Amino acid sequence: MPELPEVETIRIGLQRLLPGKQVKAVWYDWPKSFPNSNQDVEKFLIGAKIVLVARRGKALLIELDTKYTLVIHLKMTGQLIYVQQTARKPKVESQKSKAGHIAPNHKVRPEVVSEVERFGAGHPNGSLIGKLPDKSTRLIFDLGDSKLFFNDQRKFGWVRLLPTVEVPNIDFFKTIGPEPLSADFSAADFHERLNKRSRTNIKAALLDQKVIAGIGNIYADESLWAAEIHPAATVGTISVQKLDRLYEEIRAVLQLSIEKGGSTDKNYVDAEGKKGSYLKFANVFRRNGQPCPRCGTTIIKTRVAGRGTHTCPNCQKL
DNA sequence: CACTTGACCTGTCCGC
DNA sequence: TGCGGACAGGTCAAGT
Repeated sequence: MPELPEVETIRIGLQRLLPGKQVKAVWYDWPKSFPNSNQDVEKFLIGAKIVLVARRGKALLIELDTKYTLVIHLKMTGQLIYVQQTARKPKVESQKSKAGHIAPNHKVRPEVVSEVERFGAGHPNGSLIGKLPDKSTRLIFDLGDSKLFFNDQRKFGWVRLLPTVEVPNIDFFKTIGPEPLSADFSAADFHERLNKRSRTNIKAALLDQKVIAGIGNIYADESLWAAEIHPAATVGTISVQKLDRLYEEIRAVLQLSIEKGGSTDKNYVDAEGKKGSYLKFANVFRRNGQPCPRCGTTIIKTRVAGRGTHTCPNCQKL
């Protein structure tokens, strides 16, 4: 689900809300979502204060004053939602677990103590979520006066507690490409990195986090449409001028989406449970059957690099 | 080595 | 209404 603009929107929200908060307790029920030893959790997480919330690619980094960092990847359906506690009568929730899905250290899901609707009320983008925890809640950080919920319907996402100095060495960060919005990232860098994938198609190359960090299916389709490049075009056959334009369009598309609070298709919400509005401004993504905003030709959906792909057959020729 | 496919999960939607 | 299959915003490991 979340790509760079969505993760950045969450980061901005959490950076405003979390620094200075102390982790009082942690609850979780799905070890793959949080594969840390109880010993490390006790020693380096419980009692730790949050110093800073950062982002690298599609991953969030919550730095603690114990020299440990929580690394979080939301994958397709992850959410990270902050809720201020309100005095409210706890309600007992029935506990049903499906066979085969009971983790060894499964704990009883806590009582419902929070609700998030009030964050959405009156907000132009509305709210997607109701009472928390819900059945997709995998992890809860108790911050005393507030809670941070990690929800993940499909269970692909993860949270890992690591020594801060080890973070750059984990597989996910070892080979990750540059930040597309960084001032250090030039069109020349972009060309050089694409040259290493010159025989594959441009969409697969953009989705490859080693080439450039943070682009996913939505922004790959949007930036290729903006640069008038066919997603299935072989990288090596695309002109330098076109690649320069793609470089500019990637940055423009990502920047605009951050300004709009990201894209909400199904699950995505920001740190306060609010939807993003970028998809209202999207030109091709999920717009198959509608006219291309540039030429009026009907947008089509095909499959490129194993992913649903939206193109204008007139503007984006192979 | 470069590249593609399947696996990880749950939920939803569509056709029969 | 039920059931099977395809599909969904991401990344790995395993395969060719």
